[in-house]
This record gives sequence, structure tokens and C-alpha cells, in this order.
Amino acid sequence: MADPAKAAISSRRKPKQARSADLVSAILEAAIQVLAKEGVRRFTTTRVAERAGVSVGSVYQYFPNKASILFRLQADEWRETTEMLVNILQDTQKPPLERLRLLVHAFLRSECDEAEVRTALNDAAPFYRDTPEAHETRSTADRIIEVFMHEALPTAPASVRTLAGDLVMTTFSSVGKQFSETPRTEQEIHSYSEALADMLCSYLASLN
Amino acid sequence: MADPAKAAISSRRKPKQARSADLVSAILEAAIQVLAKEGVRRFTTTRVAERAGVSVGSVYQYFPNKASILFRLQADEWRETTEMLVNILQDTQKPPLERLRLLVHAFLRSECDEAEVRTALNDAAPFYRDTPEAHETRSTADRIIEVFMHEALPTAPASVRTLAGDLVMTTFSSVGKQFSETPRTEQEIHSYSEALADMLCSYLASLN
DNA sequence: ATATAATATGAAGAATCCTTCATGTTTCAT
DNA sequence: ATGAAACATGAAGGATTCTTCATATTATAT
Repeated sequence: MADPAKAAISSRRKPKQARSADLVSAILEAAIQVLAKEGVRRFTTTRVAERAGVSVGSVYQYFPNKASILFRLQADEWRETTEMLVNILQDTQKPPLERLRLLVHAFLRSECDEAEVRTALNDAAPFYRDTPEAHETRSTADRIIEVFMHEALPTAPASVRTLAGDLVMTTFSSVGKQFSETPRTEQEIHSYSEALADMLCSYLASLN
Repeated sequence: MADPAKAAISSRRKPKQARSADLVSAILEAAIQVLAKEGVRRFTTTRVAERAGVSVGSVYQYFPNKASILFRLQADEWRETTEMLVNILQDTQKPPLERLRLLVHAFLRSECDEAEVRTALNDAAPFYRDTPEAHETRSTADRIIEVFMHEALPTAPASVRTLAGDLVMTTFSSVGKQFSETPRTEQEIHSYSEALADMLCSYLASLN
């Protein structure tokens, strides 16, 4: 609770010239690399600056503290995942369960593609777990799932739908994280995705 | 990789008198409290010693470093969970899917009962993720699941059984962790457990 | 060309934290 | 009772890290 990192997690100075915008990009890119190569425990502002080829001071021009860099990285990832959620689940051309299957494949794929960063970001969770953006992301996802569940389980009572939606969402994200913690082959990714999709689909099917 | 914490995670001096055995207990108990109240980021050997009412030096008589305390806590938890797995899944009196359901309830319950510690220990994962004991725990669990799956899916081909067992295991543990990250009411725990069990059971049923 | 705003620098201060070790105390076997 | 082994102590060394700020450099508008 008495966590100083929570106070100022927002950005500091706003980049107004091209060079500073580049600098911010360079810092974020460097942060990803440090995270992937060294893990959270060795993620320091100095190391990020070094890797970006700038001075520490510059980092602090645009990020108020170390946590805000991690937070930014996580927020970007949340945004991407939310986009994926929207794009795939709201394609009403395809039947609901097929969309769910596609989503599972896409998600596990993306998790494994950048496994080291994702794992490191998970390890950084204590830095931003109780942040407003975290809850916002969650409720945005909830809304998308809610709509989807309406299509997938049109006849089910609302209480069942909500619980099932929550479970599907939680399962799919937490299993994805755990799965990507160990290196996987293409083959493994594919068959695991199939199995996970099978599980979710058979569950939803059983609720009709 | 170049992680000093991985070198010596085993115990240091072995307690030979009653008072030192008490001391070790006190340290572990204090560690749990610090973890639950302050989280990993504020988990320090000094704080643990303070809370235990002993000096830092004493902590280092029985634990070679900070990581080894966290590791010991996690190892204890792994042992307990493994016991639960054995006790519930190997009760051949009951039908397989009923056992699975009982296991889900028991696990979610225990996760929520000590939510803060569990969450803090998850946050400490980078300290011991690639430890031999971690893999050992995993493969012990795999063997238990393997036996169980043989009962649950007697006719399925081995490849399907293995994959399904892995998925069931992963789902049930990772969903449990995620679920306990937010405070839950008795009611919520129960209905969520039911839903999760439903999902796993409907999946296994669909494979026959 | 020049003044002003924007941007970049990195040495140094301040705060923690991990761990050791020389010393003191307690227990136990004889 | 006594010597040895076990146990407990906590100040202090060493190391790392976060962050700031006074200064230097670069861009932009006039």
C-alpha cells in the first residue's frame, strides 16, 4: 500500500521535437531488450540508458521513475492484446466458437513470440498491479467478452453467461502466460492451442 | 543466468538444539507475515529478523541468503499442494471426474485462504523459477496426473492423454493463482470452483 | 543572427539492502 | 564444574540502485 511507485506513474515532459520522440522510442526499445536479456531484477534505469545509448538523465526527462517505464511497456502490451480481442471476437461473419479458437491461437502465438519480455513483464507485476489502467484494461476486456458471450450463449441466463465469460477470459490469459514461460516449438504451440480451444469450446457447448 | 541467488539456495547450518529449531520456525513464520503484509519488494532479511524478534545474523546462520528463505516458503507450499494432489486424485473409491471436482474446490479454497502470501510468492518467482526443485515438483505432479488421466480417459491414445493432462494441470493451477489475486467471498469461491470444474470435466468428457 | 525554449548530460547525493565476522551467551557431555 | 560445541548478536563493510540538478548542447522562431 505505502508504495511510492504508485504516486507518479504518468509521463513527465512531453516530447515536442523529433529528436526527443526518437529518444523515447529508443528508451522503450532498449527497455524491452534489457528486460528480455536480463529480467526484471536486473532492469535498472542506468542499464536501459546505456543500451539506448543515452544518459540516465535523459531517461528521467520523459519517465518520472523506473516503474513508469515498466508500466508503459505493460500498457502498450495491454493495448495490443485488447486490439486483438476486438478484431477477432467481433468478426461476426464467423461463428462464435470459431472466433474463440482463432483468438486462442493468436494469443498463444503472440505470447510465445516474445516470451522473455512477457515473462519479465509478469515478474514486474507488483509494480503496477493495482493501477487504474490495470482495472480499466480488465473492464474493457470484460465488456468485449460480455458481447461475445451474448452471441455464444444466447439462451443462457445472465448469471451463467457472466461467470462463464469471466472463466473463459481468465483461463485463456493465465494459461497463455504460464504456457509461454517455457520455450515452445511451433508444433507445441499449435497443438496446445488446439487443446485449449477444444476445452473452452466444449465448455461453452455444454452450457447450451 | 548470471544469478548469484541460484548458487547456494540450500540450507546452511542444521539446527541441533531445540532453541534453534524454534528460531527457524520463527523466521519462517515472520517471513510469511512480512511477505503478506509488505510484499516481495519490501521483503528484506532485516525486516524478517525484526518481525521474528531475532537478529539478522541469526537468520544467516540457517539461511545462506534471502532467496533461500523465499525458496523454502515456496518449497513448503509445493509440498502441501502435492500432498493435496495425491490425497484427492488417488482416492479410487470415487469416480475420476468427481475427484477432479473436489481437487478444484480444495485448491481454489486454499489459494484464497492465504491469498496475500501466495500472490507475494508468485511475485518472487524470478528468484527460483529455474531451480531443480521447481522442475522436480512439476514432474511429480505430472506423474500423478498421468495416473489419473489413465483412469479418466482409459480409451484415449497416449498422446491425447498427455496433452490433456498437461492442459488440465496448467489450467487448474494458473487459473487458481489468477483467481486468488483479488479478494473473494465464500460465495464467489464456490461458484467459481464449480464453473472451473465444469469446464475441465466437460473437456475430459468430450475426449471419450 | 540571436534569444529563447527544448533537450541532453552524467557526476554525485541519498537511500537501501545483503552479508559477514568478531564477540558474547547458552547448552551439553563428561 | 568445566571445556567444547552450538548458538545468537548487530555494527559495519561493500555494493547497487534511484534520482536530481547544475551545466552544456541543440533547435526554432523572429
